[in-house]
Formats: sequence, C-alpha cells, structure tokens
Amino acid sequence: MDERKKQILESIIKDYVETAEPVGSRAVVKKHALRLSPATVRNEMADLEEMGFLEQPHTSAGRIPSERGFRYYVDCMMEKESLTEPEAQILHDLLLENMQEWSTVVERTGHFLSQITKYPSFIIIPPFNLSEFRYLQILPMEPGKAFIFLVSDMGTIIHRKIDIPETIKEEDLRSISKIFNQIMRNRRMDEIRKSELQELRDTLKKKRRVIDRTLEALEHMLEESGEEKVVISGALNMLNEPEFKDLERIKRLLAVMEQDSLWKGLVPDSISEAVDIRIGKENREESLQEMSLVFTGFKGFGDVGKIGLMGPVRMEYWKAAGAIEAVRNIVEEMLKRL
Amino acid sequence: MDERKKQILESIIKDYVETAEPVGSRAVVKKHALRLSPATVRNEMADLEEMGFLEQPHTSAGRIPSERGFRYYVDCMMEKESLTEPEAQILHDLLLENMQEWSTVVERTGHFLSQITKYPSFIIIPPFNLSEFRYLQILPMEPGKAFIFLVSDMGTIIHRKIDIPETIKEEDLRSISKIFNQIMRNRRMDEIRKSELQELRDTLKKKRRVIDRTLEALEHMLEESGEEKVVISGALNMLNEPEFKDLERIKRLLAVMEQDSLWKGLVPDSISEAVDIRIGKENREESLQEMSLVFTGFKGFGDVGKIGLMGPVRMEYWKAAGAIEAVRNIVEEMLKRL
DNA sequence: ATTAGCACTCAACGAGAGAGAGTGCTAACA
DNA sequence: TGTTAGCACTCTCTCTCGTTGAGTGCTAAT
Repeated sequence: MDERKKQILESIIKDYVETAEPVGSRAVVKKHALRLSPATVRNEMADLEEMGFLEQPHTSAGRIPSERGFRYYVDCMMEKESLTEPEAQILHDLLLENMQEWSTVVERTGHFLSQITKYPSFIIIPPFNLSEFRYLQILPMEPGKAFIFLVSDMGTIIHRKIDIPETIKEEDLRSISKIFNQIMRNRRMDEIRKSELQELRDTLKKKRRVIDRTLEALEHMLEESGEEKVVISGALNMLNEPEFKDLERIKRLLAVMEQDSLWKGLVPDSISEAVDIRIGKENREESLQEMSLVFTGFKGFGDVGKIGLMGPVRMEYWKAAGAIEAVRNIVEEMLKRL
Repeated sequence: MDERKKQILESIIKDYVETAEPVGSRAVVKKHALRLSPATVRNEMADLEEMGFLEQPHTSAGRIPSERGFRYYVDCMMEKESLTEPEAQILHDLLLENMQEWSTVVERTGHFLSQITKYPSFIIIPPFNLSEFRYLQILPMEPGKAFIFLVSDMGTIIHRKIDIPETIKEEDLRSISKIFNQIMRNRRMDEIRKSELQELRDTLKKKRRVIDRTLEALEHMLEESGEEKVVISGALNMLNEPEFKDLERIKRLLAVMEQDSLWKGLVPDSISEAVDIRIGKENREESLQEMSLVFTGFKGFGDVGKIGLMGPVRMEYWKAAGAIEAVRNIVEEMLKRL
C-alpha cells in the first residue's frame, strides 16, 4: 500500500461520500490535480479493487469504496475534524443553561449533535438504579396521600404516590424519611438489597403502615428504573441521504430506530477513551447492517452512558468522530464541575 | 340528494378509503350488489360530480370523493364506530396501571390510540402553569444546595435546584415552604402574581437569602412551564398510506409533525363535547392541507387538553372519530375518579 | 327512467434505440 | 519498467412509442 494508492483511495472516498456516485478514474485525476493520466489511475484502482478496498457496482461504472476500504481509511488515514470554536461555544452555553436537569442536558446535547453533523444522534443513558442514592423524602399531600421522592446523584428525580393513614403526622413522615436516608445514602441503587429494607421494616414496627407503603413503592420504583433509556434525535436527517430514497428502506430504518431494545444491547460496556466506529456489516444486528455507527462512552459519576451518531456507510467519519469526541469531552468536563 | 345518490356516494367513499384507487361505476354495482346497471350509476356519478362531491383524476379513470364529498359524508351520513369491548378493556387496564404520573398516562393513551387506529395520534397538554398549585417544598440536599419541588393538581411535578446559605437549618426551610403554601395553595399557577410573591418577600425579611433564591427559581419555573406540550405517537404509521409514497412528501410531513409550534395554535380552545373533524384544506396551516385531523378536547381538572388523530384525507373517519370519542370518555372518567 | 352498445381517452407498462460514462486491454513511449 | 494514448466493449439510464385495458360519455333502444 504505497503512498499513491493511499492518495487515490482517499480521493475516491471523499468524492463518493460527497456525491454518493461511483467515482471514475478521470474524476480522481481532475479533482486532485494529479500529474497522472486516467489510465494509470485505472491500473491502481484495479489493484485497490483486488485488495478489497474498492468495488464496482457494475462493469462499466466507476468504483466505490468497499466497507473494508472505509475501514482502512478510518484506521490508517483519517484525521478527525473537531468542532469549530463557535460550535464548541454554543454547546458550552447550551449546557450551562440546562444543567438543572440531567434529562434535558441529554436531550439538548443530542439535538446539538445531530444539528451540527446532520446525522441522527443517539444517547444511551444508564439505568437510574445504577446511579447513587442521594435522598429520599416522603411528602404529605392531600389527606391520606403522600409523594415519595427519590433523588440520585445525577440530579435525576423519580417519584410515586402512596396511601398513608390520615392520622399520621408530618413529623413522623420526616423521621421515617430520615431513617431511610441513613441506610441508603450514597449507595448505588441496585445494591440496596431487599434484606436491608426488610430489616428496616422490622426496626420501625410502630409506623408499619407508612413504612410498608413506602417500601412497596420503593421496590416498584427501583424495578421500573432498571432499564437503560435511549434518546434519539434528528432521525429525519437520515431521509436526506440518497441511499434512503427507497420507501421500504426508510420504513425499515425508522422502525429500527424506534425500537429501543436494539440499542440497548448494541454498544459494549467499555469505558474506553476511543471513539468506536462500526461500519456496515460490522454491526451484528441485521437491521443495522446498511448503516454505520460512530460512538463513544462517557462517564457520568462512575456510570457509563453512550453517545453516538448513525449514518449511511458512506458517512463523513472524520466529521462524526471529531464531533462525538469533542462533545463527549465537553459534557464530561461540565459534569465534573457539578 | 336522494337515497340512491347517498348510497352510491357512501359506496365510493368506502371503496376509495380502502383501496386508495379511483372507483369505477362497475365496481360500485358489484360491491354493493345494486340492482342497477353501471350505466345508471355512471349517470348518478356524473350528477354527484356536478354537485362537487366527486372528482375525476383524469377523464378515463373512475371517481374519487372530493373533500366536500367527505365533508358531506361525515356530516350527514357517518356512524361512528366505537372501540370494541376488549379494546376498551385494554385501555382501561393500561390507565389503571399508569395512574401514577400524568405524563405516562398521556404517553400510553397516545400510543394506544395510534396502535388501534393505525394513524398517528397527537395529544396536546395544557401548560403546567394552567393547573392548580398543590404543594411547594424546599428540600435540602448537599450543603449549600436545595431542591424546590412544585406539585400541581394533575400530579405533575417540576423541580429546580437552588443555592442556599450553608448555615440555614432544615426547619427554616420547612417554615418557608409552609408560608409559600399558605399563599399559593389551590391557586391556578398563572394567577399567582408577582406582586403577591413580592409581598411575601417583604414579610419574611429575616430569611431573605433563601426566599430570594426560591422566588427566582419559582419565577423561572412558572415561566418555563407556560408552554403547551405536544406528544405525537405512531408517526410512522403514516408511511404506510399509499398517498405518501413520495419521498419529498414524507419529508415535509414528518418535518411538520416534529414542529411543535404548529400544533399549539392548531386546535381551538372549545370545550365542546363533539369530535371535531378537519378535512384537507379545511386546515389553515398550509403544510397540513393534504391531511385530515380528527380530534376533541378533554377536561383534566377544569383545564382543557386536546387529543386527536391525523391521517390522509382518505381516512377512516368513522373509526377515528369513534376511537377518539371512546378514549376521551374513558380518560375523563378515570381522571374524575382520582 | 334505465340500459346496452360503442367510440373515445388516458395512465401504465414494456420493448427498443441511442447516448454517455467508464472500463480493460493492447501497443507505443520515455 | 512504469506510464500513457487509443479503442472496442459493457452496462445503465433515458426517452420514445406502441399496446393494453379500465373506464368514461353519448346515443339509441327498451
């Protein structure tokens, strides 16, 4: 793989990514003002095809990069294109404004990403019960009803309504809350064992009714929150890619995107710094095999979420990878400051 | 408009809704086993076209109902098809399971509707600040930080983080909460005037710092929550309709659906019992003029939300209207019981 | 008032011709 | 030995044109 071949491969990739059309020998020469004749380039292209980096849709068309070609480019030649200064600034401001709630941070970030890159973005949020318990509070509402609030270290809040005896006083609720808090504070939610809660139930016999209800609610809440959440943004950007001008494909594609379960298993649990790239058939899931993913993990407070972009195989990997990396860094930095 | 014409119009509508193809005179006779010849029907069809209820895509095709034809049918002939017994049961159970939180109720209801009818559903939720204030609570978190919770009568909760002096005690927070509650309880959020809050600020001079922060936060929260929320479900169902086999149309359509602002102005503030139907160009918004809407308002606790379905002009209005009405009734009933 | 018969219209489909882009091979060239 | 010009060949794409068939409107008969 000499320098000239590399140059030609890159040239073809850039061209193909831009136009979605097979690239001919003539176009390569012209575009990059090479001091070679088309015939020479043709020979090189034939070599590259033999090596598996290019393919021909039909005999008399130009060449397009194969998935292996893209892979080689991504591994050995690509230079990531980070966000521009103003773009980074915008994201910064966006996050500052929305640090109140974790869910809106995620939403805005995804939206930003897909706007910048014109690719659909996905963010996978770790299950609530993998974050740390911060605070539980039982608040009385109308007579006989109370709310339980559960606050995590990520600033996420879930709540649930329970029935309580009408006679119980606010102070009692407070003291019950306090005891729950003592046991659970700073523990990871999924580590809070039922046995401990049971123990607590025994300790506090006198307020049995409230405690029972609280425990029940708590169990429900923790159970329900064991799922990862997937947020997809800018899915419609995909419709602009010429490879999806076929209605059937679009339907399949959008259906896939809507299907949360697919995403959940998708991305490995590595906490690697690197930006991972999956090109076409490198994706295990059949329905994603005509697409590419560019993603990375990010650290919340120890927990790992994932953030990524999806596009056609003919994707601007350099832009996507650069954007993902930059966004990951900015978000992580903001989270640390919290 | 004699009986026979009506019968023919209905026949054409049913056929066209099902097949999305122009209906010929022959088909009308066959389908409904009329004891007439195609020629007779042709004459009637010519009349109906003259009246504006039918139109011809081109000279030698069958007829399709015009928007006016649909309108006449909907107004004068249609019989709504309610949910089947098991369908209603499913919705019932679904709601019972999810009465905890208003937002999930809405989500599930929308999902249910679009599954049953195969049309995208939309639900417009009144702004948070139109519901009644139930409860405010200031909860201390880590030192120097606290959460403000605001609970509405719909069971919706919003919250925000504020800074507080580290020295302040929990009881102080409680007493502050209490005072807020006395002023605001059971008032509609948007009626709580700044002047009142200002007054409160003066009363409680000694805890100025906390109160200031709380008021600031409160202002923000109420401001931010002045927006209606739109939840759309099953948008992809639309892709199955043959009239949207054109890519450009799909793009436009999906872009429209994503655009919240469109929906907000869309539906009038009537609290009418009736199910409203907008056919094609009856919609003011240009981008919705190739679509029909079937919707109605529902009462929360005095507040009005809206729930509806959208489809092509060639829509099963009877099914959509029936489903909407039934769902509205069930949801309202459940809310009343709360 | 209804119907049979018939000429007419028009979209949809498919075959076939022509254009154009791009290749691979061969032979000439530096 | 690497590079280039020339040329025949391949294959898709597009356009045209005739054919088909569904459906109509009109007229005359019942």
